[in-house]
Amino acid sequence: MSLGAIVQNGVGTRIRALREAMDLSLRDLAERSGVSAPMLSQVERGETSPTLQVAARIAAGLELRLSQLLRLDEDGAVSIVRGDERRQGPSAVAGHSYEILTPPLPGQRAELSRHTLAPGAVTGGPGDPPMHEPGARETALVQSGTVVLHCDGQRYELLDGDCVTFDADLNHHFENPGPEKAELLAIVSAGLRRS
Amino acid sequence: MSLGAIVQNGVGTRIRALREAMDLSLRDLAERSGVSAPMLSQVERGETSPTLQVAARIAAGLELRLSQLLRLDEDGAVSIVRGDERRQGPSAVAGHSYEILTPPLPGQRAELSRHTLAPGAVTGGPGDPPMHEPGARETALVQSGTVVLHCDGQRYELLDGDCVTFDADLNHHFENPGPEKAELLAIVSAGLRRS
DNA sequence: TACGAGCGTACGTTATCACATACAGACGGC
DNA sequence: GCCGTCTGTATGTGATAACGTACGCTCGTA
Repeated sequence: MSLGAIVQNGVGTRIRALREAMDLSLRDLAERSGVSAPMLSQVERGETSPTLQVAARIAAGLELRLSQLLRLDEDGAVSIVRGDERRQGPSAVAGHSYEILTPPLPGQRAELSRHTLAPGAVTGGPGDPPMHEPGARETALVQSGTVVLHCDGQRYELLDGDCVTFDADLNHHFENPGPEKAELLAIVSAGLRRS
Repeated sequence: MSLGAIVQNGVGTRIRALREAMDLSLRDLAERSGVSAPMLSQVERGETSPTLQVAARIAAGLELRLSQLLRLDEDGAVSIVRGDERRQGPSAVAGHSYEILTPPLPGQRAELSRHTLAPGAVTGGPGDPPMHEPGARETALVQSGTVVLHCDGQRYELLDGDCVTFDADLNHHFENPGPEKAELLAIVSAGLRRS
C-alpha cells in the first residue's frame, strides 16, 4: 500500500459508509456500478486509488456525482469564523490595531481584515508588512472617519464610505489624519500569476 | 484510447483550459502538481484516465480541490456573472437591495458589495444569478442582524459579526430569518484569470 | 544560418490498476 | 451433519497508468 493511498483513504471509508447505508453488498454495488467487487473492496480499504473512470462509475452506483462524493471527503466548502473567535493582529504600531476576519484556510484567495486607526496613527510601521506578494491587489473600504492612503509616493484622501483598490505589491500604508478614530476594511487578493 | 476515455474527456479539456488560463506550461504544472508533463498531456487529451491520486495532485496544482475541478466538468455550461450586468441597483427580489463598492475596473479580482435584507427577504431570486464563475470563492461578513446562508443544500446560521467563506460556484443564497433588517458585506474572489 | 530555450508529444519501461477466479467464514434450511 | 448461499477478501493475469527520456517543432537571438 502506497503512502498516497493512506493519505486519501477518506473516499474509501466514505464509499463503504454510503454503500452500507444503502444496504448494498459489494456485489450489489458491483452490478450497479460496473466495477468488480474485489476492486470495490480494495478501494474501500484504501489499497488502490481508482482512476477517474471507475471512481465516476462507483459514484454513479451510489447515485452521486463524483464531485459530490469527493466533496464529502474534502473538508468543508464552507467555513465560518464567529464574531468572538477572531485572530488579533500584532499591534506593531501604537494606535493601530486590526483583526483578521477570514478563516485561516490554505488556498484562501482573499483575506479580509478590519483595521482601527487612532487619530494620527498609521498602518505599516517598521515591523509591519508594508506590501504583499507580487500581483496581489488590495481593496479598502472606509467604514468610519477619514483615512489617507499613501501608495507608491502618492497621497489619496478617503472619506467615510469610500472604497479604493490598488496594487498591493507597491509600498503603501494608511494614515488617520483626523481628530476621530478611523475604521477600514481591507481585502487582500492574492496574485494569481507568478513570474 | 478506450471508449471511457472519450466519454469523460471533459476533465482533460477543462484542465488544459485552466492551465492555459493560468499561463502555465505543461512542465510548469508538472512541477506545481508533482505529475509528469507527459502524463498531463495524456490526461488533457483524454488518452488516459488518471487515478484519484494524480487527479487530486493536478487539481492542487491548479489551486482547486478535486471536487471543484470535476464539478466544472459535470456542470457543463459555465455561467459567468459579469460585473457590468449588475453593477447597479436593487435586486429583482423585493426586500433585497445591494450596491457594488469596488470600482468597475478590468482585471478586478475581488468584488465587494454591500447587501441589505429586509426581514424575511432572500438574495438571488428566480431572475437572479445564484452562483459565480467556476473556482470563485465568496466571503461574507455579517454587519448587522442575523443571516442564514444556504449553500449546496446546507444551511448555516450566521450572527452579527460572523464571517463565512465558501465556494461561490455552488448554488447559494442568503436569507434574513429575523425580525430586523440585516446587512452583510460580500466579497467575490475571481477563480482564475480568463484568457 | 545556426543556436539555445521554450513548447507539446512519441517512445519504452516500470508500477499498479482492474479484472475473473477462487477462497474462508457466517448464516439458515431441510 | 451437510448443503446452498451469502458475506468480504486473497490470488494471479492482462491492461494501462505514470514515469524518464528523447524527439520534432516554433520562436527570438546572435
